[in-house]
Amino acid sequence: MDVDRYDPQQVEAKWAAAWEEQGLYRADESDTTRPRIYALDMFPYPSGDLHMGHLEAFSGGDVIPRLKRMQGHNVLHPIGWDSFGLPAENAAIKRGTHPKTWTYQNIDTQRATFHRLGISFDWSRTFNTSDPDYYRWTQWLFLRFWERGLAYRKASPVNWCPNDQTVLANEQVINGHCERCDALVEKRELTQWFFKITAYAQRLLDDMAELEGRWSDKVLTMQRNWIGRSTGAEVDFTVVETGAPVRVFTTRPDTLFGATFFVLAPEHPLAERLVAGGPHEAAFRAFRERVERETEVERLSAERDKEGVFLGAHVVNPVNGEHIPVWAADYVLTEYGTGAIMAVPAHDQRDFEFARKYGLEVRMVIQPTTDDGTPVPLDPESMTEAMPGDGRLVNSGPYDGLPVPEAIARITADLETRGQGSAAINFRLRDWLVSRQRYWGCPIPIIHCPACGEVGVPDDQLPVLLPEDVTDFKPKGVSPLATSARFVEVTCPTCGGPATRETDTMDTFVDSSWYFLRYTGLDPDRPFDPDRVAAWMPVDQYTGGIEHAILHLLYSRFFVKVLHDLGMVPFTEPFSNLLNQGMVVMHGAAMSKSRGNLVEPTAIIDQYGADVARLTILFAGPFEDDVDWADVSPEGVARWIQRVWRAVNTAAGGQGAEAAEAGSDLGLVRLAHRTTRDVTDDLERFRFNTAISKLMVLTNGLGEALRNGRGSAAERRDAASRLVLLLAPLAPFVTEELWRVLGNTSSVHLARWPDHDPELTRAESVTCVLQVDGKVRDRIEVEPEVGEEELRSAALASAKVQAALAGRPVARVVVVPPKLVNLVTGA
RNA sequence: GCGAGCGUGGCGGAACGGUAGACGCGUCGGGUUUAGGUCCCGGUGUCCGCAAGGACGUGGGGGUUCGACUCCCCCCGCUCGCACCA
Repeated sequence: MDVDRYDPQQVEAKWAAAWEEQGLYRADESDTTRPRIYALDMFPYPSGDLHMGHLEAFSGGDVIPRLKRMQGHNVLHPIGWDSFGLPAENAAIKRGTHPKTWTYQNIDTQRATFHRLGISFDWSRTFNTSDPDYYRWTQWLFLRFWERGLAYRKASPVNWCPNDQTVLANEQVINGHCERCDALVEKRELTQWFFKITAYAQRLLDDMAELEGRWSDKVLTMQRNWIGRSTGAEVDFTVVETGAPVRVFTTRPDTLFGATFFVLAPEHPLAERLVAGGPHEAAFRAFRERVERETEVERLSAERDKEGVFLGAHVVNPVNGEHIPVWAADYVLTEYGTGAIMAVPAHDQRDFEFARKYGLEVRMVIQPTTDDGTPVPLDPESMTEAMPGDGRLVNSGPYDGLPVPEAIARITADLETRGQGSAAINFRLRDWLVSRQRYWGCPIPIIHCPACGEVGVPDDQLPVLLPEDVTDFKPKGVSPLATSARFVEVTCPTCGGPATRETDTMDTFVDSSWYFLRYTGLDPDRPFDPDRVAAWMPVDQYTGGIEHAILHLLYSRFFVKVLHDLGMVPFTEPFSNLLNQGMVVMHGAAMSKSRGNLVEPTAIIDQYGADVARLTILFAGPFEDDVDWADVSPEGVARWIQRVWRAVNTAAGGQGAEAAEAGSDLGLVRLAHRTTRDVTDDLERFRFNTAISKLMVLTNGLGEALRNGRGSAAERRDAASRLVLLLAPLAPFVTEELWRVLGNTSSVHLARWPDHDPELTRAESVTCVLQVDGKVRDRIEVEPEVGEEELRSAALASAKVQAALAGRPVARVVVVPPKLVNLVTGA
């Protein structure tokens, strides 16, 4: 091996093969003494080769397991593939192949790139969610949910992607567009399978307390908003004309006396009944049809005018017996609350806009005040916007004068006493729609029997395999599975009569909601071994993109809570700590083939090697920040790795042209120890960019000592060893090779992480800043343990300080040994 | 509109309330080399100055402090998330 020039290609290939052969990174199930760490990266979808986002995520995700292994932990760091999904079908349609072919080819490609990158995976427990050995257990879990009523089928208006010809979960609709293909999503009334995640809304919210500080505030806030808990009251109104009750949900029961009209969602069943056969029927019908034709985006656009029609009916306000008109309007949503509201235009902006447009009464029931609390006269006519804030009640009969919070409590209690309402909590979260009309997914293990109804496929008949005889994967709105008679036509497991199989497949987010449990051991007889799960879970460090903030991360939390209730796992949260890497973009835009700005990790590896590829992306900036590849160059770290190579080789063997050793160099020793302390600290806090910069400083310091003939042979070797060990989690290949250069025979990745001597982390001397009135006027070198008095007199002795003082008396002296003296003059 | 975050050299970015700009890119100068590249050394926030030195400087304005990139208030700009949720 050339000591002047490091050749990554040859070295990396050698070690990648050796590590794999030795199973170097396997978790040890038999060892019960070492503390266990479960480090997990969000598994990839095999859409091609790994992209730059993967390079960043997996490079960062590999640091902690490598560090912890060296610190003596028993580490589980697994990998697999989230391999069901739509792109496989689209590729199959385009190429005329089977989705499976495309998927498994891509998995092979990605696996090879992972090996080249040298990520420390335990390859003995890898799997794909599209393997029958895996999806059998996805089906098994579905049946456990179904038995408990947590998986159910119902007809409801659902999100329909006209391009992909399948339904979508609410979480997969982004601003009214399909998450996958960006097509405008439509609403359709369909019978679909749901998971009852709403039953866990409160617990999903409550348990976030234990994730506080361990997950980013951003993700926690997003989940909190998505679950969207509101407290208030449900209040029963009565239709004057028919006597029928109609319920509303409100967060402001204190404003009940300000309700001047009543609004139903256009789809509310009562609306249809109220207008039937009357003079308003035609207008209402026309209105509703127009609303239904609108896409989600149009309807939800906040800028556009609210529209509605009067239904010719009235309701009785339960608090004051007033009759108020009933309207249907597009700003009231059928899915939220009860699909009906009491409108209080004076104190709700939406109601206000609607009232102004249609000339409806605005009545103030909260006393407005000036900034200093002085009441101002009520003047609803001149209002230009609603007044949603706090205050005391007016125009509210017996409740006048009460502050808002108290009024809410009192009015709610009184409604309850009279049987006209009750305190209520509402969530924005909807049940999770899990069925898909597509081929490449996990079949739902249900049989529809004309005599017995829905029947679960018995456990011993799992897995329900995807039919192999399906050839047309084009989306047609009905699952392609329905085209296989052999798949569909079955006998009922309960009565033996003719029956049909469910042909929808599951959302792929079901597959990924429990995969982390399966990695604890590929149990042939169960989804997972509870003892092993208890030993490894929850995941100590979960690394992945923030784009899953509410999809995968919410669903997985829900799954684990259900499994906890089923007695299958002893914990209620799957991921103790979450780390989200930023995005990798190019000139500010997402990288993509169509934009032509794609940079592929394999291209970087070909040119510079895997170590440099990993270091480059981690050095580019804080791990959680976005990286613009246009701003990044691997040249700097490539040069640095060459410097590391030469310095360690020289320190190890004395080869090379550098000067011979001289006496002891305490400065080098101290630098090595300080770097040990700081890099350990940085890595544990995921500050990879600053860890790398400190390792560069150590490399430069060692190189200088070698060139200038400073330091004993032992000191140089120690500094070189530390450099190699500290760099090992970031650049596994070159460090493995250098570890041998230093005379070791076993892997650096199983070597003990270095300690530092606190005594030796002290600097030899410190620069002390001398300030006059906060401005730096001089700098002096002092010993780290210099005394306060000594500093004070040194400062006053400085000619530059005296010049700056210009004879003015010193009123105060601030001394911060050993770093700073500030002389404050009067005034 | 609501919520969160961020504004530091030509660029990516460093800075427990205590030397602003670590480290790297780029660039300029020098050395090695037949040359190019590599490698090595040095300079590189702005302005004034031959220099010594000085003034200014972390989006803008105010405040707290002996001392503010850092803490507080207001404003401007950008990014992300949610967005008619009653």
